[in-house]
Amino acid sequence: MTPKPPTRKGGLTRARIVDSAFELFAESGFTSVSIREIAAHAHISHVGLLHHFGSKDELLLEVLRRRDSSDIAELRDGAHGIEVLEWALHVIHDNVSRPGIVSLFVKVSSEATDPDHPAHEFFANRYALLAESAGRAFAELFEDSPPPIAIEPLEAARQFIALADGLQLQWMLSPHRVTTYDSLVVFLRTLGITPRPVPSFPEHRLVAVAGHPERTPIQ
Amino acid sequence: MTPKPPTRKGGLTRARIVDSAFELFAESGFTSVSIREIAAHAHISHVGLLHHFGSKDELLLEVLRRRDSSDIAELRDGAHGIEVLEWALHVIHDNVSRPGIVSLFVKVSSEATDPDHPAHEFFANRYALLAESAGRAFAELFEDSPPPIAIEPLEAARQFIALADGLQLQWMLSPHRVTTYDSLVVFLRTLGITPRPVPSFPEHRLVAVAGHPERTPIQ
DNA sequence: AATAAAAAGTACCACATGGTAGAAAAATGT
DNA sequence: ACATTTTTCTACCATGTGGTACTTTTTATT
Repeated sequence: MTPKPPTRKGGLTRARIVDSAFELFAESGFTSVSIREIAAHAHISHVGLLHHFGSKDELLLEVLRRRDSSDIAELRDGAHGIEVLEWALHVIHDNVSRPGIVSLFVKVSSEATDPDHPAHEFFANRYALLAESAGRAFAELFEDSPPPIAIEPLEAARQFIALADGLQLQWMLSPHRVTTYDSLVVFLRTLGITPRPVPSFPEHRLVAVAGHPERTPIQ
Repeated sequence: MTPKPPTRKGGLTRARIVDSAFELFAESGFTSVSIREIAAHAHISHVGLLHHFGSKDELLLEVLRRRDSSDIAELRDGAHGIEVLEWALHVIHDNVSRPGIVSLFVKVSSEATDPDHPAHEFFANRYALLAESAGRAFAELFEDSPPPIAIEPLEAARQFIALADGLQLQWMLSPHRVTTYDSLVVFLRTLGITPRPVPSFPEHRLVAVAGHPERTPIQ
């Protein structure tokens, strides 16, 4: 099925292609980027690209899997209670210095709304997994200390995720006005949860963001 | 500048075009729909379309203005306090029977993240206006009865909007699992606000949704 | 060095894209 | 009835699209 098992040295080219695809998908979404652009960016011809990935769709899925799995893997390794939320906050906090990832997921997830979109199932599954994990986390936390106003754990989980998505959209539209991370912390406090603050790594600030010279990564 | 002032009878064709464009943009976003498709849907040639709207970009802006203004106009007419939030809930409640509108705004707003996108300013302004209005509403409400956990009105406003966006995205990905309206009511209760429930119009249920036969508008 | 496999390229294909030029048709005002 | 303006069309253009067929170059294995 997969045209290339990652043997030999070609795997290096594969990685270069995936990186390029990620960058361009993040800039302009899936539909409006051509495999030729991606190929050029990876210093290869567009059919050289198609040799490694049979189609544009396959390439997208590969990009999503690669970029998501490193983050989401920790979820499967049985994180509990507040750890899950703190992990999420950490990821979101770091996203400030990776607008590409935010852009990729914002743009492609909305395209993937269409049931025929190649990434539709990917995102449906992703949200299901996230909601489930966060839901269990809230359930645990609410047992120890119930929220000021009653709310179902799964409901809280969906709100938490929706909030993150919506804030990131607003942040991309006007980066200087929105602070996703801070907002999420406030939201959790409203539910009686006080997560440990994510340590601020200075190198996450003042990072020049490729392709977005006017976007300041400092929140 | 605008190639046609809405004089004479051609305004009828214009309307037909805008409707078609709306429908198709809602289905597949802006970038991946061609003016030829829109023109065909409006029973006109694609250059006939271009006679009324000088370019694809102009058409998009017209669609957005037309679809948003009817809803948002009430905002400008000085709505106060909880009225604003109840108006928002009403719109969102009705959106269940209009997946096209939700889809249009979800898809195009994420595309418009790109500063060069023809609708970038439109959405930036829209969110600014919404946040301001909702912010004033929360400010009023919090004066009468402060929220259980302290939160700035503008912060609450941004969260409210972000939540609505994020939930609608989730709803489009798996319609049967998410109930945007209910979630928002829960969120408001968390802030100590209890809006009057939106009356359920039976005709909003069981409406066949064009192009989404598997999507049930019943929440 | 020979060989098999993998990687990359050239040349193409059929089709879609937004937009322009210029003419024909229809509606409108007098 | 006539002249003018508005609407609509056909034909075309340069460019871009994802993908295929086939060939050449590179790489790794013996």
